[in-house]
Amino acid sequence: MLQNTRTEAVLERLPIYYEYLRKLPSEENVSAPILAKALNLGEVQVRKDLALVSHKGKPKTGYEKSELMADIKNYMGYDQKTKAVLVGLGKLGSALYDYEGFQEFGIEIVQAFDREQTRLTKTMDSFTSYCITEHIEVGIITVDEVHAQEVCDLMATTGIRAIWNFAPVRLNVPDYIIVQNVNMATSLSILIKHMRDQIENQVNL
Amino acid sequence: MLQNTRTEAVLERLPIYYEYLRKLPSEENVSAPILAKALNLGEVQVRKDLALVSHKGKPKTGYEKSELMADIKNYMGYDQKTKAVLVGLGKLGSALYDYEGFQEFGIEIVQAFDREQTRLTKTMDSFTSYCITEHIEVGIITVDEVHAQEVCDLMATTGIRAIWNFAPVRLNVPDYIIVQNVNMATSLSILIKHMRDQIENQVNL
DNA sequence: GTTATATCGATACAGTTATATCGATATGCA
DNA sequence: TGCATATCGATATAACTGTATCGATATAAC
Repeated sequence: MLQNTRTEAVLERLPIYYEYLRKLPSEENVSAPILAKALNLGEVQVRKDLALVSHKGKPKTGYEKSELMADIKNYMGYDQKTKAVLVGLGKLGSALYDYEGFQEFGIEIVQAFDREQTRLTKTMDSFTSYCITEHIEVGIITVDEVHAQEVCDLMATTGIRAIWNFAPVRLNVPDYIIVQNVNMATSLSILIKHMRDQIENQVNL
Repeated sequence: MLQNTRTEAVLERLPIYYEYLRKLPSEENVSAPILAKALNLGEVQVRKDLALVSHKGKPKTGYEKSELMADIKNYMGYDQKTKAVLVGLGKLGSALYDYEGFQEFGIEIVQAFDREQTRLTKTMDSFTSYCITEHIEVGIITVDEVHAQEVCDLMATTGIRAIWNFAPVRLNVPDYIIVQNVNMATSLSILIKHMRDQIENQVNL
């Protein structure tokens, strides 16, 4: 019974469990303690996370691997296909456009756009009509910071509901669109800050 | 007085304040409420975050922009130069290697390595000695998941203390090395999950 | 079949993070 | 010069997240 209340942090971990299970060679059952140990997480935390998506765990044996995977897949929506478009086919854009890892999660970047037309891209003229007729739900912005808001505004005129933004700008969007900002430089800088703190703590023992 | 206790989440926001301030055209003073409004954060939260790095805020006027930037810069260590090496010059690796945004945070990817030698890369033979003599502190892994652990092990034999890992594997590292995993596919899948939840909630009004 | 035990599911507690509130104070304005 | 007020800095509260504990139970071992 009892619907576990969902917390944001769980969403970050469910994909980790899923990826781990997917790559697990054996078909044996898995349990919360096993996952916890393998992924360096708390045993109770893993159990609670799994309880959110499945109630098929059995004492002593845990979960059946394929069943658990199916439950995570279902909860996270990996079985629902999602179409994304990408704007800005520079180095980073190309890397994402070619990346094959999205497929496993039901995601496909179906088309790239840029100012110049190439073998791979369409130009922005056709952007709006393409997104509408193809029912695109996700937009990926990999243009420079000067053009990001402009592209974002254009996306807002289509059916796009989520934007994955790699330009280092805070975008203004209507309420019904959600934005996830990714900033490579600041991410790395945070890692480095942690590193320096750790080094400092070691010195002050 | 009173040293504010630091929380993990602050480290994620300080770079956001910094970037915002850096791009702000005017040299006028900034206050916590102004930053909060501009970045869509809580006013108290911003104030507490800023209190961690600076005590130069004045009632009614807030902080002097350049002074606040300097304090964040100092706290986060952007003025300390950090050298990083990158292994795996595929699409993603190249994109990162060419990216100019790191500079602002004192970070430089000084050398790329790959199996094949090119104009841009060295081969792995010279990896260890290079890292040691150049005092490299940060390693970036952009090889495929099959080779990631191998590269990681090699990094552990040098002075590298932090690893930024883009391969979809959990790396085994000694305690003194910290790892930050970045997984493009799962990140996007989480955004999409949020999107679907939001859509669902709108339907169930 | 009986017993021992690993794991589940649930509840209670602790730690972390975000928000609300309030007095103190530096500035702008009458 | 004195008053009104925006913002700071601090404390208190609430929300979220993670960890510890315990009884219940399905399986394995005897």
